[in-house]
Amino acid sequence: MAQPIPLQKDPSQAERALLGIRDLVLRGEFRSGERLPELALVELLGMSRTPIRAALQKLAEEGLLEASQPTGYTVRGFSETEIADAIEVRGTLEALAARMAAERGVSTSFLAAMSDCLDRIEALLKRPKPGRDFLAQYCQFNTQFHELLAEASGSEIVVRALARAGSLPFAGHNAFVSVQGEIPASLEIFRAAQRQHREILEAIEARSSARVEPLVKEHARIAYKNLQLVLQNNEAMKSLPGASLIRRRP
Amino acid sequence: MAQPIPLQKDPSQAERALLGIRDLVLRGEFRSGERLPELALVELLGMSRTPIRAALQKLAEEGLLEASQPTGYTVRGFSETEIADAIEVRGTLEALAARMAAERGVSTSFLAAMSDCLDRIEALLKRPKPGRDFLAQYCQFNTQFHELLAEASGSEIVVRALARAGSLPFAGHNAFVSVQGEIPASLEIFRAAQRQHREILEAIEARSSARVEPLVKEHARIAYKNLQLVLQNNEAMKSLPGASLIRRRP
DNA sequence: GTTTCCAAAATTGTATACAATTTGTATTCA
DNA sequence: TGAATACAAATTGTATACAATTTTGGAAAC
Repeated sequence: MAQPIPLQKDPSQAERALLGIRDLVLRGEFRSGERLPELALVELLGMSRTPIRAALQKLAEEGLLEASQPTGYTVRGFSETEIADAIEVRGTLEALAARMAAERGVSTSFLAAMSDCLDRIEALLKRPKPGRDFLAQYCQFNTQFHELLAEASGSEIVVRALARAGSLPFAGHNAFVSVQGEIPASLEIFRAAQRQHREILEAIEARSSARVEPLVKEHARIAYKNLQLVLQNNEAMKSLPGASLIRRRP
Repeated sequence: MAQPIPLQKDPSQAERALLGIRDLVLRGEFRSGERLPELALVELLGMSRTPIRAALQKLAEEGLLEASQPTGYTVRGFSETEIADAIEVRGTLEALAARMAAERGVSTSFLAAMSDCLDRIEALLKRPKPGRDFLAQYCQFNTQFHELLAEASGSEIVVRALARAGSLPFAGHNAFVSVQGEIPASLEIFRAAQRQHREILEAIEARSSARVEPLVKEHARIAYKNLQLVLQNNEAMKSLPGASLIRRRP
């Protein structure tokens, strides 16, 4: 009998390197523009250079690092404009995915799965006292909905393009959710996002490609609004992973 | 004094591996779905495993290869639909770039550079007898125009996203240009594309973001038409690099 | 005080040995 | 015959040694 659950084996050194370096950078252990010497990472992570080199290459593809001339990698910094652009790219591709879903049609069972996901978010938002793990659960279901939306396109190519666009720091769906606890208006933002989720799903069910596209683009703009809220809130900035990578306006 | 020309040094083993493996795959030395054992590539390319592994990782990011479970890489195959989707993704991002260029505005000198590039394409198309290097030169200037268009967005993020979308096999601007020599209607296709180039540039100059977006999307569709022409033309298929990766309809 | 040059140190590029894992194959037992 | 198992081969993961390159620091020259 095969194991249906993809139970994860112990992670390889390469995976540990990927997570470890990303964590170091997002924690601000290296400033933006600073080099990441391989030997320093060998010391910090306790493994050989080989998996570290692989991870550096991946993180550069991801956009978190930058290949620096003539050799080596540096931490990349992001201006507010660049983050906005990254959100725009992600939103554009997500709108494409939604349009394709509406045009090509999505199976009833798949639509039901998407609806289930939204039901869970609603249940979460109806709870009178949001618990400590509220944000974590919201992120989980929000991610799931957006992954389903990408899959709904029926195109592996689009799924890949979206995954890459969303892997840039601050460009993903949950980019600024982690610090919403610090921000007063956050609950209302979640509710607005959830209303949009429902409208997007309805438009796909109705095969209304013309309607779903602007809906998704507008939904992506929430991330941009959150960016601005966070930038104005010092408490939020303190607890934002990767805050040190953001170059404030001169 | 700095060297203005980025004269290329002798390529590293890693670069040779990248080009070499891509060439092997595009030449059809490995069938789609087939594994690429590292040691086989060591034999074929005459270098150690280290640069080969780096190249494999890059080619997988690029989309030409696929990480296969539980380990290793295989050659990826592409259905006609997937190629069409890849073109759609590229066109969507190119339209975004053009819209941003129109909205944010582009310097006069930059617009002049784009116009110069189009002048050269026109000169090429006016020649009574297209020479042997006609296609090569067309590709060069066509690539230049599309790179300038991406840059015109003013966004490094968008440039990167576009570069990645265009790196997928058959998704780039020049995807099927190399075999246009085999196709009768090709000269008229080039002329139509050039007319669109001009209209796109005019729309950007006029800051007409609403107009430039559909223009660019329509322009990308030329690649899709070329795909269909090539698929119907056996001679063209024979000389198309990577033809072996295309899964014909069942 | 500034510049130029060279040696030392640091860093990355490459090859290769070894370990761990997966795959293939034969052999044994029911 | 068929399934299970054990062993061998192939393949990838990781560490590390060595080579090539780049950076650094400082002494000497101007």
